[in-house]
Amino acid sequence: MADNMNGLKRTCRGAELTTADVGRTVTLMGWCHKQRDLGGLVFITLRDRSGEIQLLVDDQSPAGARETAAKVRSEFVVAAVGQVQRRSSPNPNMPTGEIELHVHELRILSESRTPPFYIEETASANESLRLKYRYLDLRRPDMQKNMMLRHLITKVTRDYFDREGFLDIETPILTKSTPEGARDYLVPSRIFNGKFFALPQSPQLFKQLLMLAGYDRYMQIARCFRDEDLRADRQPEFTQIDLEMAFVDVEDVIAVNEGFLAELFRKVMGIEITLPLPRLTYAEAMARYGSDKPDTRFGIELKDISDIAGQSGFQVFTHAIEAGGSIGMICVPSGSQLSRKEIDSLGEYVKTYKAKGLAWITVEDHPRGSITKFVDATMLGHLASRAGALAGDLLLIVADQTPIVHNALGALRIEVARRMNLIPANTYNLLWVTQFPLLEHDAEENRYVAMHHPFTSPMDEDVPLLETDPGRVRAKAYDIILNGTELGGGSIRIHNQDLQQKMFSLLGFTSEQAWSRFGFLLEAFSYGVPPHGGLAYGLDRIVMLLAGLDSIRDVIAFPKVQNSSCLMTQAPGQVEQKQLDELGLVLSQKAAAELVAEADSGEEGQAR
RNA sequence: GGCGCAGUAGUUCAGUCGGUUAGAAUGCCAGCCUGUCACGCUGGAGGUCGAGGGUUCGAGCCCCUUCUGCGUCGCCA
Repeated sequence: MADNMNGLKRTCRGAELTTADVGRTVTLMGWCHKQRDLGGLVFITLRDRSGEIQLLVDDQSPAGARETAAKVRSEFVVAAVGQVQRRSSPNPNMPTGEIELHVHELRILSESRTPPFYIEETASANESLRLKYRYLDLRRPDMQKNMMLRHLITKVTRDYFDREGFLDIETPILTKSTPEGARDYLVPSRIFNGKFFALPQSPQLFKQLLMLAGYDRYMQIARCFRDEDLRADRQPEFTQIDLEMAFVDVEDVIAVNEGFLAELFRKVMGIEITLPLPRLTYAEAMARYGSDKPDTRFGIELKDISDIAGQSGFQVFTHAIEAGGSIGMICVPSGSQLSRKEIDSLGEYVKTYKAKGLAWITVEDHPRGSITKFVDATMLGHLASRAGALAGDLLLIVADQTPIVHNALGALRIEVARRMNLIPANTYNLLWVTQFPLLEHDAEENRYVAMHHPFTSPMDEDVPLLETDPGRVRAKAYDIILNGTELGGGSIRIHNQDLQQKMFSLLGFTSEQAWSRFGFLLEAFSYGVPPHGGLAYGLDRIVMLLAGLDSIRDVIAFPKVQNSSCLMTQAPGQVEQKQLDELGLVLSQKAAAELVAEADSGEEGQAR
C-alpha cells in the first residue's frame, strides 16, 4: 500500500515556503499532522522540522491523488507534488497561513498506527508515556525547537572557542576509575578479567595532560558519566562544554569565558550582557544567600542575628550559640499577610534541610509569631533594622549549626520567592562565585576531601595555611552561576609536583596510593608542565535555562528516568551467560534472584 | 535509603457518604459533506479503575503490601 519515492526529490521543507514562492511547483515530504476530508475537498496539514503547511486536494487534482488523500491518516509519511498558491481563506494563526500547496501528485510513503498520544506543540501527555515513545515526542514542535536550540548553542560555542584559538580534541570514553568524587560507571574488561574501565566523570586528567603536551588551548563538547541519583537538572549521562588553557591564571580564564557568555547571549538570545560579570566570594555568597549558587534575581538576603537574638531568653537561640552555631534570618516583604498554615508549611519546608524548626515574628505594632514572648519591642526594632524590614514584613529565623542555617535559609528564600512570585521572568543574572574553600572536612571519614578535585590550586597567599589550618585555605576555583543554577565551574590547577604531593597527603593518600591512582599524571608532571586551568559548563543546563525550561530531560533527545533506566530501550538489560563468562563475571545470588523475579512478571508485561 | 505528589477508555481527566450497567472530552472506526484549519453532522467500537491482598452484604472509593512516573533530601571531586 505504501508507495516509494521513485522519481521524486524533496524540493525544500514545507514551512520554508512563503508568499514569494507562489506559482512555484515543489515537492514536499513530511508527516500528516491532520487530515480534514470535506468530501470533494481534502486538506492535509503537512509537518516537518520547519513547521507546517497545508496541502489542498480538490477536484482539479487527479483522481489518484483524491483517492490517496482520503486514505491519509495522522502521522502517515506523504510526498506531495504541487503548486504553491495563495489561499482563498488564509489562516492568520499559522506562519504559512497565507499559502497552501495545490496537489498534483500525492503518495503515501509510509503508514502509521494511531500514535499513543497526540503530536502537538505543548506536551499534555504523561511524561513516562512520552519517554517510552520518545521518537514520537521528539516530533513535537517544542521538542524540535529545543533540539535546534541545542544545536545552535553548540555551534556558537565551537565557533567562539575556535576563534579564540582553542583546539577541539577528543578524550577517551573508556578510561580509568578515579577515586573520590562521584560513583563511576564501570565497564568490565574481556582481556583482563577482573579489571574494569570506567566511563569518565569528566575529561579532567586528559585535558591537563593536553596542556602538558603543548596544546595550550583545548575544548571539547564531552559526554560525562556519573552513577548518582537523578534530579530535574541531573542525568547520569550528560554533556559538558569542557575547556582548558595553559599559561593562565584565574583572570585569564574568567575573561575568555565572559567573552563566550556574552557571545552566547547575543547570538542565541539577542541579549547584550554587561561585562565584567558581578562576582561574589564563596564566603560572601554563603553569608548573604546561604548558597554557593545564589539566585540574585530577587533580594531576601540572609542576615546573621546571633548578636541580637542570642540575647533573647529563647533557649533554642541561646543553645545554638553555645553549641558554636549561629542564628540567621530572612525578611519576607509583606509576609505578615501569609496565613498561619502557609507559615507552618514553610517550617515543614526547612526541616527538609535539617533545620529543627522555623521561628517567626511579624513586624507590626502588635507582632504575631512563635517567639513574641521572647522578643520585646526593642529587640524587634533591632531585628527589623538589621533586615531593613518595613511594617507588615515577616521575619523567619533559623538557629542551628551555621552550615544548616545557611542551607535552610538559602533554600527557604528561594521557596518564599517562588510562592510569592518575587522572581522576575526573562531576567538572566550571571555571576561568578570565587575563592571556594580548597578542602572540606568529611565528618564521616574524619578527613579532608577536595571540594573541587585534588588538582585544584590553592590561592597563592593561602599556601602557608596548608601546614597550619588546611580548612581555611581558599582555592583558585570559580563557578559561573545563572539564576541560581550552577552553569559551570573550574579552577587553576596545581602544576607543582611538591604541592601536588602535599595535597594528596592532606587528602589522606599515602604516596603509594597516589601513585597507583594518578601515577601517570604525577609522572607526566615531572616532564615540564605549564601553569594551567580551565572550566567546564553543563551544556544541558545551559540549553535548559536559555529555553526557559525546568528539566534537562526536555533538552536531551533520549534522557533517562529517575532510576537511571531508559523507558524506550529498557536499558539497562540482562546479558547472555556467555557474555558474563567472557568477562569473568558471576552474578550475586541476590542479583540473579531479582532477575528471575523480574522475568516472571516481565513476561506478563510484554504480553500486554 | 528517607519524605511528598500522581496512577480510572488510546489520551487528558471527572467520579458525591462505600450502593443499580464506571462517565465526559478528545482520539479511533464507518457513512455524509467543496474552503477547512480544534472542520461539521450521524452512527459505532473502546475499561484487569497500575498490581496483589484485606475489611464489608457490597470497594474505583477504606486498610495493608507492592510496582511505575515525577519532585526533593542524602548523594552529585
